[in-house]
Amino acid sequence: MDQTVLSSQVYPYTIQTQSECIIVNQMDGSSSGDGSKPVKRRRKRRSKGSSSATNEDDVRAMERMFRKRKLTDEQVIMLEYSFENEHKLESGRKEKIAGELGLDPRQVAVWFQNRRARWKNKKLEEEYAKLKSQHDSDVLGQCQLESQVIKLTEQLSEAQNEIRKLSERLVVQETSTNSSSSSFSVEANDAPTDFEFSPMDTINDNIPLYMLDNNYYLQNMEYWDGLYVQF
DNA sequence: TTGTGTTTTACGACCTCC
DNA sequence: GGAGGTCGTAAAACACAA
Repeated sequence: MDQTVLSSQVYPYTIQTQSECIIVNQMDGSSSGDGSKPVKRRRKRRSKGSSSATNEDDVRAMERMFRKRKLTDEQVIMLEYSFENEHKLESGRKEKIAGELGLDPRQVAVWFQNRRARWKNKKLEEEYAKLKSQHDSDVLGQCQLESQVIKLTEQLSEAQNEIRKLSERLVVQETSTNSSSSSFSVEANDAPTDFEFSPMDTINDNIPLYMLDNNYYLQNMEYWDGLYVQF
């Protein structure tokens, strides 16, 4: 499409100087189709730093803004096609694309800048989604492991209770059958400390009693947590 | 129709590289 | 120092719900 045609036919256009932006709805300032006065809006642009605008700068800015318009679908399609091939433009390539599309090289450069920014944002969003998915998966795995730990802890507790009951039953049996004939006595929660038995002594003549590291052991049993526990 | 949110075009400021 | 990049933002254009 011809640049002149575009510039003169696409409305509204804007004229922008260093310090302000004037938006004109009709190029010649005449009234719009509904009979209302041409709308002119002035908006102050934010000023950054200590830039001092010259008249030349203003003129160039006005010239650029004079051409401000939305690109046509065909132009956007061609620019997208170029962007697929290369995200950054060589100077010559920029001029070529601008010539082919009837655009200012500056417009092509700006379009590529903005397109790169959009592409970068999209990449970031994709990366975020990927990381979030991974994180959610990790959290789920952690929950499963924690519930497994709880289940195993309960099983361990039940097993310990079972062991305690069995050992208590055994101790009661031993004490009831041997209470009058032996000086050996065993009580739960009371570690034996002063036994006189020598190794290989027995309880009731059939349960061997061993001594190791100043601890007394029944066969396959160990004094543990105040009780004799069978292993 | 209008208010509101999103996208697009363009810019200024600043940074990096040659 | 200039060319060309990113970043943040303005403002028009657009989409859409109420």
